[in-house]
Amino acid sequence: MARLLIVEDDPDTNDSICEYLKGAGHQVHAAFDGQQALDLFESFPIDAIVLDIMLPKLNGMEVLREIRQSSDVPVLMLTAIKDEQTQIASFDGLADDYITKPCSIVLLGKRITALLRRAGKGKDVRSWEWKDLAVNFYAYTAYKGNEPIDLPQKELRLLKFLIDNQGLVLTRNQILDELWGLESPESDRTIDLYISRLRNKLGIDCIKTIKGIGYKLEGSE
Amino acid sequence: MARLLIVEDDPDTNDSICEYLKGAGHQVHAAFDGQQALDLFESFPIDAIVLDIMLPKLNGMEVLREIRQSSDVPVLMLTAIKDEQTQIASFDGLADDYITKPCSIVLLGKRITALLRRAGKGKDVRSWEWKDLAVNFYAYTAYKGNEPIDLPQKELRLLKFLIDNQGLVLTRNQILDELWGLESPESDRTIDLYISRLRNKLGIDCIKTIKGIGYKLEGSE
DNA sequence: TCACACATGATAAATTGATGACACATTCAG
DNA sequence: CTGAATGTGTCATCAATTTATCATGTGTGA
Repeated sequence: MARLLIVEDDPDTNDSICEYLKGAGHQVHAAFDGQQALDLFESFPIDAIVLDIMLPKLNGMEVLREIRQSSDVPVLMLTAIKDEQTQIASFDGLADDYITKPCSIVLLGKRITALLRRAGKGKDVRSWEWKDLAVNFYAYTAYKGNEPIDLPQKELRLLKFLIDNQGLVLTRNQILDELWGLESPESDRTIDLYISRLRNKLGIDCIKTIKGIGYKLEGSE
Repeated sequence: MARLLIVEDDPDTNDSICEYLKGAGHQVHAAFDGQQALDLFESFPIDAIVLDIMLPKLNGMEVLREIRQSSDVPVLMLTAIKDEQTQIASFDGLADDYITKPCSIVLLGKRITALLRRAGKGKDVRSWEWKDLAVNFYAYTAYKGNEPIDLPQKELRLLKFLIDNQGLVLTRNQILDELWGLESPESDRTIDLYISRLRNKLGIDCIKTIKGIGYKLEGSE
């Protein structure tokens, strides 16, 4: 699931794109001119933009330029203009992809997915699996094989933090900040304790100690 | 600058792509069949791949699948196949982009740049590389080629320091200052020891002794 | 050519300090 | 009150680091 902004002046085209992407599980905002696109972008959190070039009020290139003043959000240009200079100008304006109409709506979806994946929007993992372990952050449940594991809040949050940063080393301080914020416990032992509890409950040794630094979750990359 | 792998069986096409990308400041490896692509990918650190589909030995889809077993490197499919199913299959196989030939070489460059920019986000800034050695301070890992090397903190920092100053001689005092600061150990032997451990673990003899002065990492001179 | 001094390499042993394990204290909800 | 979740303190263990010791190599002057 991602929050998408579709900018396209033709109502029919806009509508069918939106419907398809909603069906694919995304949350979709529709804009029909450049100014509206900027307004919507200001008002809602947006993960990626599909942007036509020929638009009323502000054209797509201007919208792109405006957005890039303040944001690195992924932008996919979708336009009837096949001219190479326009494509080059789009990429120079830091667009992420460029598709010419007419275009298969399925492929558009695939390209959006690829872009989101690369942009790291898939980073906020809602579920995670590794070997016979599975964690679901919607239901806040964890499974080892088919056995549910009982993980109290802190342990689950620690696990999620590790998963969100899998492969990267987290220092004790980072973990303290994330789980406790200001009201950190005194003792360094506390973190070791939670790590140790997680290791016991998970069974597999997927949490690695970096002595003198912190811990990291083995990447499943 | 990025390290690119171009996989394309037609020598002329391959060559002209490589030349153009070299001209754009990249470091380029060329592969002419699928197996060679995998071999090169194993042997060198690669930042992005341009991958044809119709290839001798292993076709592009198989190469993609193989690479995605172990790596999230950006992959741009470049092929004469216009068929939608193939495009969909590519994106489902976690390709990042798909271009059909013939294609403007300038646009190819632009798309590679866009992809690298997007993939570089959140990438490890604190990463040092020299030949087939790489040190990553986010993950606290070191790699020789694609093999991870287990390096404790001090050894990792020493390696980083050497890579940072490749080709320059570092005196024992400089190394002491960098790694220990004020709380330097008494014994001069300590440094020799770490150097010796690094040499063992790295395998290749890339650390040169300058008698009476210190050590240096062989430059590319 | 042959000692000799000196710098470095290699190895083992000692030391230090971080971590893992566990028992227990505290808090909080029902 | 009871039980679960969370936090603290202690101590044994183990790995990283350091020291100590001896072997090896290299250049110098007799």
